[in-house]
Amino acid sequence: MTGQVRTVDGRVAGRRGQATRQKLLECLSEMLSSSPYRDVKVIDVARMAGTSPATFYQYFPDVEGAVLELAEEMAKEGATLTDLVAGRTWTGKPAWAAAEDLVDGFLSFWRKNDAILRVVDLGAAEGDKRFYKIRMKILNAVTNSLTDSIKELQSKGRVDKTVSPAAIAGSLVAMLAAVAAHQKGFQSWGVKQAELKPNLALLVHLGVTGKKPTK
Amino acid sequence: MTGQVRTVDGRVAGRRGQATRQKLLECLSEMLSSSPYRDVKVIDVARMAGTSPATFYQYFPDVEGAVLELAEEMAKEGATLTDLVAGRTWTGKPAWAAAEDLVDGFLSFWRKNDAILRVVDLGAAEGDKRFYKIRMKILNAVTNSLTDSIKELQSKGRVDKTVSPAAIAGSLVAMLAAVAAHQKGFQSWGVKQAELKPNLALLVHLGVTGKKPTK
DNA sequence: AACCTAATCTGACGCTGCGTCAGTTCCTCT
DNA sequence: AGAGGAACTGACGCAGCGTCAGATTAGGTT
Repeated sequence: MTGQVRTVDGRVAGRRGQATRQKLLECLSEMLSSSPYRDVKVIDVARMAGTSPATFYQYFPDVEGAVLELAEEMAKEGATLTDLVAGRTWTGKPAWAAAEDLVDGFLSFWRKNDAILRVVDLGAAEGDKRFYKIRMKILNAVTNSLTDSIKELQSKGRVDKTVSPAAIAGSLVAMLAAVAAHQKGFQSWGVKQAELKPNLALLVHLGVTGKKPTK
Repeated sequence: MTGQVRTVDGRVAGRRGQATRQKLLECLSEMLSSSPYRDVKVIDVARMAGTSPATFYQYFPDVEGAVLELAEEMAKEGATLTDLVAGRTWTGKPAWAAAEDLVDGFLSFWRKNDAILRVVDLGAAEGDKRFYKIRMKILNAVTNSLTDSIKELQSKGRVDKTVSPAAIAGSLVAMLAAVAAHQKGFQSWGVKQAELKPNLALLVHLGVTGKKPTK
């Protein structure tokens, strides 16, 4: 399915090649964590990986291309976010637990991948379809599942007919992503990590069910 | 208050200087709208402004410095966002109107300034205090006002004691900012601009008051 | 009008990073 | 061991960076 890893000039990469490629990606990731995206240079990544710039270009067209690769990797791993919402019950006490777990999983996923995610966010906001698609891939699992849950509640008459499940779900997920991206910001605002979570869960619960949670 | 505009080497800029400086900022803004932040070069901005790179460096230390200037300008204008929330009533029908107006104002402000805002967002997420401060400046007016409203409802017993007004307000504002930044994204998701607004308003209302709106 | 001075602009330079290519080194298989 | 493909890199021409010394301009003065 994945198709073999190929060099820029189309050759199939072998064991050694894969290794350097991977090392380059790791170094890029580290670089992204420590310096502004605008300042990440091919030459720095290559130096950090103990190789030459020319080698970098053997595996990636440019920094952006490598970032996309990194993002793709992350998106695959991000598929596990589905577990946070799949098959959850959105009524009564289980709903509160579902909201809490969703928030928790989301925030920690974001914290773990914040460097790449903010680049993906930027790319998507700038209208780059490739980044946009990746962002979708990550958020879609959660959004779709939430959308379905809301639709179901709606069909049972527990949620107002006028709301658009997709809009609500999308907005809630966007909220989670935004708060996650600026977690540090909240802290210096006087909001502690610990009190952030339950309040986010509350908002999620309110959004999905339209009601206050029973804890 | 503002202190005169100064060149990089500390001289006070006169009429002509101000004009070119302004023109450079305009061209930068246009550039930011049309190409990825990473690809915006001093030389391009200078060319577009019909001047030389050296002139650019007379007024700004680098691209980032100029972007900060642009952002500062925008933040000043963004102070008008306060009007969207100041002195609003968050009970009954007026609450729904307040939520609607807030969403509406927020989205259009963001749409108007999307290019600079996404760079500010990036800078803030990367931990750059200067960008972070500007982001704060814009969001604070709204957040603080919302926080106060929630506190007030809380003191009247209309909102649960356990919620943290600051956390809720901050999250809601983050949501608005995030949705605004990815407005186009929502459309290709199958959510129309027109149905996005009332649903966002609903979420804001739910978050602030804890109750469904009476329209 | 001719002149002066401070403000403003720019050509030119050395430097760093980009992206490519031809040639070298390394590995693997026979 | 040696053939051949995989992997790496030195070197190059080009583009953008940031600086400086010197040219140009505006606008006031005599």
